[in-house]
Amino acid sequence: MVKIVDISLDSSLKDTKCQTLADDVFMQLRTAIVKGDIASGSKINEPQLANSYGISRGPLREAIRRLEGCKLVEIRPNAGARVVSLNKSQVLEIYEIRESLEGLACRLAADRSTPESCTALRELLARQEQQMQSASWQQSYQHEGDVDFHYLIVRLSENQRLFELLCGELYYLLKLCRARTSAQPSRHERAFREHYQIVDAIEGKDGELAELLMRRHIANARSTLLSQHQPQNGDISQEQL
Amino acid sequence: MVKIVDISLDSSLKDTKCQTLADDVFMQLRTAIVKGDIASGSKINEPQLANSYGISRGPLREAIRRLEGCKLVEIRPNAGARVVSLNKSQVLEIYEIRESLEGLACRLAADRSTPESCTALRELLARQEQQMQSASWQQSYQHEGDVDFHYLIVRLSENQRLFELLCGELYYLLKLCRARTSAQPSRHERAFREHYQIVDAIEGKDGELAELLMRRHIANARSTLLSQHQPQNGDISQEQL
DNA sequence: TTTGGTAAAATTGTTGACAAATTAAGCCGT
DNA sequence: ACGGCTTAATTTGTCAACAATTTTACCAAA
Repeated sequence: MVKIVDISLDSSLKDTKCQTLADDVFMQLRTAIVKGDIASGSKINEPQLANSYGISRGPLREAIRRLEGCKLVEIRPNAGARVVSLNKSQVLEIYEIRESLEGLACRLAADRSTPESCTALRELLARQEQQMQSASWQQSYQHEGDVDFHYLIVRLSENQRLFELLCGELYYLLKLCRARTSAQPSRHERAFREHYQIVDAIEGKDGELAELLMRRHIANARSTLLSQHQPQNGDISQEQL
Repeated sequence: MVKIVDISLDSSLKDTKCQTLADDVFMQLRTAIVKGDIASGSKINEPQLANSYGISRGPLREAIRRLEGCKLVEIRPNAGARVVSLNKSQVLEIYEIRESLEGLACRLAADRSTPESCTALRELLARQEQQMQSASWQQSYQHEGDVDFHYLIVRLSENQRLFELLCGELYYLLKLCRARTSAQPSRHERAFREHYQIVDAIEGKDGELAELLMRRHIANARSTLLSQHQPQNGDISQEQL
């Protein structure tokens, strides 16, 4: 697999120092949640988890409070924390927000585009195309490529708070959803074409068009996700109410 | 002062149960921060604060972690937490996000408007006008009215996550800014006219127009805020870096 | 069998004490 | 007097034990 230098933007999020146990276990738990290793709606048992990670309950509770800040768990007083379980309408709400914010990010990225940033985008597209042409491309890779594309756009917006909001909070929620629902392979080629159009608009410094295309791109993704019914999660979210 | 029934939407945020010390002190600290009782950029001393609130450091640390989730404090490992201090460009970033999200909220509110919601909006406008006509209207009241208007719009969008994002996170950051910078009185009449136009668009179920007007309304507020230089905060934020 | 209450177990909330790291103070040499 | 080092004090991070609440298990009565 081709590894382009620092287009993978995870570094800016992953290098949160593991100096403190609370932050360390926070990241481990976040990974476990978005990967689906901890089921949606499942209760978080403090003594059990603390024992599992070999730490005390103090740092663990702080980690859980940080997860609550990312909206990945819900805490009820004297009843503990549960991993969030999103039903279809809640995912729709997130997509509405995402459509608006990534449209903004895309417009800003277009307004502030430079030859260097466009080169980085083109390289990412090339990498994406290469993945699609390879016979044994797995869905996870495609998803990673898609995520990287959106990460890069948001970073090129040069709005730090927007970056934190999308890449530090909303994207983890979407990862959580994606880990539960199966991807629709037919959408990949279409998504690639849309990415290509978006980069063209950014390179042309056409902010309005870039925003429009990104919004439509996300609206398309939402429609695809909406058309397929997710059997397992909708019910679980009802149970916990 | 006239008190209309439950147009004040704070209840949905304030009634977070004070059953646990951590949540209680979290809300107290949040109020103290946004009101300016704790200075921007100032360090948070755990033993001192814990003693001040008469609690132990455990719950206090959890409260601080929740404040970090709201982006009201910044925590650095082994160095403690500091109240955020936003310079002008950071406030601008927030306004960009706000313009996008409240535009979305306004469009949704228009699409889903009912006679009842429009009545509530009209009552709020009447209250606002009454405040403006009264001779001794103070800036704080006007700000409260303005905040209530935006709260109501966001709630009428019926997007729960959007509500939490704006009213549970971003608005507190803006309150923090407003507490530091002096309001510009000349803008109030203009803001009221803009509110009126927005309600008209919502009542007419014209989502596109409502979104446009709200975006312009916030862009105007941003321009006003941008034109006045804030003397004290810009430097403080430099110090802490 | 079901229902209700009671007691036991488990879990969450809270506390104070200890360890590690950072910051401040003091000292010495130049 | 100034800079750098050592040491002391403060502060943060972590832990284990205690208190309070909730959940579960159990038994008796209808």
